[in-house]
Amino acid sequence: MCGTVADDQIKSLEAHARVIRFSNEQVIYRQDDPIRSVHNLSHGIVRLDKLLSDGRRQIVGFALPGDFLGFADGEKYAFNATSLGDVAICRFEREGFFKFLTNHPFLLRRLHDRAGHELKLAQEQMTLIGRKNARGRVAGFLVMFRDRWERVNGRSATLPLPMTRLEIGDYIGLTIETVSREINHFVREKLILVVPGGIRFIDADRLVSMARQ
Amino acid sequence: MCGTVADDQIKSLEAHARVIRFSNEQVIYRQDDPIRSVHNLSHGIVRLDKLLSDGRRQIVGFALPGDFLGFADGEKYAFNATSLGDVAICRFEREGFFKFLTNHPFLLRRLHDRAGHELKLAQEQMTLIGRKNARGRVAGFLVMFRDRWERVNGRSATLPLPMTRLEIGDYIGLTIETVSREINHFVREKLILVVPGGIRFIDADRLVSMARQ
DNA sequence: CGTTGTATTGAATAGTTTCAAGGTGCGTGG
DNA sequence: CCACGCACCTTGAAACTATTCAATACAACG
Repeated sequence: MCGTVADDQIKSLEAHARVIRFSNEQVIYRQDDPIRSVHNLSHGIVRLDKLLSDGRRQIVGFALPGDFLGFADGEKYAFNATSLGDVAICRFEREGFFKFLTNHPFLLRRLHDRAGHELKLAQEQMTLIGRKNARGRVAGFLVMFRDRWERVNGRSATLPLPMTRLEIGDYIGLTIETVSREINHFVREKLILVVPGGIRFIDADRLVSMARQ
Repeated sequence: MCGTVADDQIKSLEAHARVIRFSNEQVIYRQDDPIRSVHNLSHGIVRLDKLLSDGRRQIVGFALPGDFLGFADGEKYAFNATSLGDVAICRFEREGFFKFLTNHPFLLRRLHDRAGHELKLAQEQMTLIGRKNARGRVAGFLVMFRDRWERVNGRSATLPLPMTRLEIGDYIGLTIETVSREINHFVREKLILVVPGGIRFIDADRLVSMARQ
């Protein structure tokens, strides 16, 4: 989208699209907003979260470039989308997008695959949160995020972690303190190294096996 | 699907479809099986679960009539599907189904909405497991399952719970004992009544407010 | 009427959260 | 350029919650 699709016909879709940029911690849309557009993330990371009435928060995902934001079954968004650092998204007017899709089955298949991918991630997250202890959750998070990151940005020595410990905790169902303790446990065990803005994997295999716990 | 869609054109799709019946605890497909068909549940309940290497299990969903089974992003199923009691599913040959879809955009939109619905359920499940205590999880499960059940079968005095306590626990990330304790706590508090094969709601409102915990 | 699978209940244990205090890094303004 | 404030992170100890282990009860079915 917005540059990633080569097909000539797609050019006409791009006419419907607008690139929008966000800086750190800006709201892209809110839970319960009416859905008027389809968003595709072209650059940066977006936090997707739900707020509970008492202030607790569940982060349901971190979107990476290429991801569509806000598949939903109704007329309202089910969660908030907020930029984590600089972000560029490609926004399509909703009905125009779907009208276009009906004439471009290839794209529709692609969107469907994307939905399937989202669903798979959500189910793996359920398994992470539902059946693993704190150590396994943190290890699982790091391994999962590295896989997704490298699929988009290629392999690199250090894995950026643009989210805070609090956000990691709100994603995997732990407190900030527990996340911190487990990360530093891995550091003491020489599985990872904490560097500014991210981590470096020393013994990824052993971390993967921790992630089974 | 298989009777639920009136459209004449759909008749030709039905030609690709086969109704298959299962009795209790039969495998419909397994995790990692190649995806050769698309399934739509027409009768009964299907358990969707992932098994971890050490024997633990995460149930990622209970499918009800009308649900498609096994949206996936790859060529393999991401989880097992097993019948809970008598089940009838409508099975389409995969490529034929997608070829048909390209010529029937209405159906494609419907499938997309369905995927969005699945995703929404998965995200609510994350919030349930990630940010709620045992009481809130069990209450949330009961309320959620009642909502879904009544959307399919209409309101009834007693809500059937065709799954065991163990399955409830494996769905909401608790042990069987904790599930039992919380259910019986609700019984003692006169919020619900346990009846053979299900429960009856006495004070649904208060249960909903427990579900916030 | 006994067997089998499922559910309940109690007591001890383990793991995570909570509360509290201190540390680190970074940008801003004096 | 240093000091200060602020946000984020780390660490320790106490409190709490869910799990584990163990025993018993119940229901369905031959």
